Amino acid sequence: MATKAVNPETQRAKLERKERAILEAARGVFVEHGFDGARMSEIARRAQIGEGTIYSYYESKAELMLTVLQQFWDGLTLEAEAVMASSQVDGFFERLQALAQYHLSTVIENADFINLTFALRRNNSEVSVSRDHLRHYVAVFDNLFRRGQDRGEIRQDAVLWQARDVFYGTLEYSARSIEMTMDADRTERHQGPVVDQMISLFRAHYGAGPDEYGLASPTLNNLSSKLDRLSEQFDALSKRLPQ
Amino acid sequence: MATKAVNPETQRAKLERKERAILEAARGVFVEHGFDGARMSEIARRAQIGEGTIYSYYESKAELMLTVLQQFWDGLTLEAEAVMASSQVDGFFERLQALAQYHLSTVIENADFINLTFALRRNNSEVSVSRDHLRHYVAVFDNLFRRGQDRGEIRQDAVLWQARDVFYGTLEYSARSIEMTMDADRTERHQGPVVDQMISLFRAHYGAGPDEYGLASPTLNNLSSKLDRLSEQFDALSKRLPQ
DNA sequence: ATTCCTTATTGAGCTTGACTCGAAAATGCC
DNA sequence: GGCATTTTCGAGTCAAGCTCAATAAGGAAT
Repeated sequence: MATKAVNPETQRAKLERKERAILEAARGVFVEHGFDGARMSEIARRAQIGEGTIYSYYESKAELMLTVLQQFWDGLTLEAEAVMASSQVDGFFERLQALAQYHLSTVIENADFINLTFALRRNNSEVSVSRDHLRHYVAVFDNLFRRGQDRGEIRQDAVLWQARDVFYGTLEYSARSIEMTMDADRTERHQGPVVDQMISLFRAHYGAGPDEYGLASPTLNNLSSKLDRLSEQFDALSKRLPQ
Repeated sequence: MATKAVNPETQRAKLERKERAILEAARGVFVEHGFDGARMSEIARRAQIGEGTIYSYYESKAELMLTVLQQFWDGLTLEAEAVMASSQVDGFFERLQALAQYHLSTVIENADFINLTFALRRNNSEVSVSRDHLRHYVAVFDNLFRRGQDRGEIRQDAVLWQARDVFYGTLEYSARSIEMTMDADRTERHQGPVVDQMISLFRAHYGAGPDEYGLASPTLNNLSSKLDRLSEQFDALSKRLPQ
């Protein structure tokens, strides 16, 4: 009876452990060799199971890759949320900078997975990372942006999805350019300037930015950033005061 | 002797015609089925040649795809240059809008090829679209931007590659979002607004305008709200100070 | 403990598709 | 026409994803 009560647990645990072993092996092999370069036999060998066993857990190589990708995006989301949670400062632009920094380095680091996420659906139209996983990831930005709007740090009439496109689009393209070192001019491209210009662009356009007629106002931007800094100083000061 | 003089011509022409037939067939099959889904046998059938013959023109399936991709990017470049040449107006922002419009619709139309361009290098590390082809394409933007700077239509201190990243990055990301219709909110996303906001963003951030005199109300409202918040912070702080 | 049933695992083989290669056809040259 | 070179071909090879019949393991009932 004791075994009867315990076994279902251990049995499930055993299956889960095996599934984790497969996923871990798959992740490694996919990272090392890419999708096409990855051999199911090697994944099986690393997971220390028979090759056929994989197919009782996953329909196909593509579905296995899909699961790895979804796990990957979920991990990214958690990390991004952690970055937001652990952010020392509270200002919108400082947090945005932290997010941009994290996203850019992540995208550069994991360019394979990023590309595969969008390339897979071409190869296998049935298999693609669910919209929900991607949406969950960009929700980190969305929440930050909405909060900035609520606090009046950015324009009320700013359109969320437009800002999102600029943010993630620019960072991804920059990442690709950096990784390609594709610049014709000799300009060295590092992560720092990319993030800096992203923030400055957001300050200009969504913060104390332009009017609807497209008149840029560096003067006002300067004023705005000075105010931001002042505000941070106040925050810092108030934290040091005794209750 | 007449044949001797003519044959080299017709012979080369014959080979070139065959090569074009292969490429045309390949393009069609790749577009219809993607890279992995494409069958060399079908390409051979459509080009009306033996399957082995393809391999006397191209090393491998990947190299064939690569050639198709390079042809594709060259075509894009020519079309983009044509759009610039035929543009009725001469202003920087009008031309930029035309380019953005063209690029966005092209990217949406040919999302497969765009993705494959960057996905291929993962699968086959030796084969990737040469940087030159991509650089040649983005040069259309680069030239436009530099010309705008020369004419004083945009800021002199604007950094070209930053602007390029924002332009192409945002448009590509928007294209993907549009094609995914991934927006959580019900917002319909069409091409028009995307291009419009792109232009407005460029006007604001890169436009060389008489900013000091064009104080827009949103800008002032934003500054005002920041001051309000600062004032609130000050009040809160002063209440906590020892009497 | 034995038996029986259900479920999990396995790897030899099937299938598919990219690619090779020896032969044959076409072309070039005299 | 006859020889040399080039081009074309498709049957055969090979590699890799996937299947499936056989086997093992796990658990319940007698």
